[in-house]
Amino acid sequence: MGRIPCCEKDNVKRGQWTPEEDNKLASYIAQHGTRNWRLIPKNAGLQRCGKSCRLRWTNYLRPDLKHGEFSEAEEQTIMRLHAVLGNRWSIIAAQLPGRTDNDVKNYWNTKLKKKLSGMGIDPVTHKPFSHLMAEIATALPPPHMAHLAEAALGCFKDEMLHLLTKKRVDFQLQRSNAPQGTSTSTCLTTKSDEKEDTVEKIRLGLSRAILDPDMLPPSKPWEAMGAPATNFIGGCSGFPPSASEFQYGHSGFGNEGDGSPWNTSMCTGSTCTAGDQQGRLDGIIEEENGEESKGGKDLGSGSSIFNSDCVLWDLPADDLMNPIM
DNA sequence: AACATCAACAACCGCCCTTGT
DNA sequence: CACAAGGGCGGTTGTTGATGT
Repeated sequence: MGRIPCCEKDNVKRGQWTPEEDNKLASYIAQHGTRNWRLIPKNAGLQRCGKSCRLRWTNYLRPDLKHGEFSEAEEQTIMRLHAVLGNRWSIIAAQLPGRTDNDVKNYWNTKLKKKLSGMGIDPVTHKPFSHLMAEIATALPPPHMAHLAEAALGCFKDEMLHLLTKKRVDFQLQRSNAPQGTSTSTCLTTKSDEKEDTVEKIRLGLSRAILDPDMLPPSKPWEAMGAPATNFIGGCSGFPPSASEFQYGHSGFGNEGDGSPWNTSMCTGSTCTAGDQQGRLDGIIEEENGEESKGGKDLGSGSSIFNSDCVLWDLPADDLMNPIM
């Protein structure tokens, strides 16, 4: 037995709300409250689904909502909490007075994700791309590694493509450096060709990273790191750092004692306080960081792929690190 | 000027959890 | 305890205005 729909789909209006509808809904709710969403459209004289009314109210009409730009502080909070919580938008939004989960989600998808990618950070794991690649490169023996790398590449290909195409980098594929058997298509004529070629170059860079032992960390510092959410939230000296705070210096990522945001000291869950408004967040964050703290080895020393001496994908590391926006 | 592409955001969909009976 | 209904949530899609070619 299936659930009955929340409303008759045939008789309800969909799409953008008109000011008249907004007025009807707002004034009805002002008088009667939000007790039964199924009855509200009927009683308010709206040809809308109750659920649609609820969303309109909670995401737009509620008087306590903010509608303007997100502030720097709000942005920081979102990034910091997302590193710990992932896509739990409602919990993140609860820490931002006047913002809805939909607001936060949209802001994340349209701005923050790209911003992080532009900084060379995977927005899903909040790890630098270099770490992900280094992990891939050393995780398995070569035959398997190549396949895994291919698969993993797909996960952040879009972000990298965005980054690379925005930069309009003139990729000069260096045949001499290309591993044998790697495609070396060169002429970029159409946009789709260009995109394909960019993918190819990312693939090539990845292969290079795998094949060149000098590019790889001496050991597997991430071994024993459990959950994928190995992030650098823990340090709490204010993660994530603002663009200006990011110090992707010439020593490369996370050399011990440097200012990199993902060195050991910042990955310890024990001292983590995600801001002042903790409440229920404390438990969640502790939960999320617990495993990390146990295996909190230094990621930092693990990545030489992106340091300035290394030119991956024919791009200087500094270029990749500079935020686009 | 016309068209294509991108970015932002509102709205919808379907799943799942909670609550009331 | 079982079930129906309400509501919350995250993912996805559609629309629209801005920008680029």
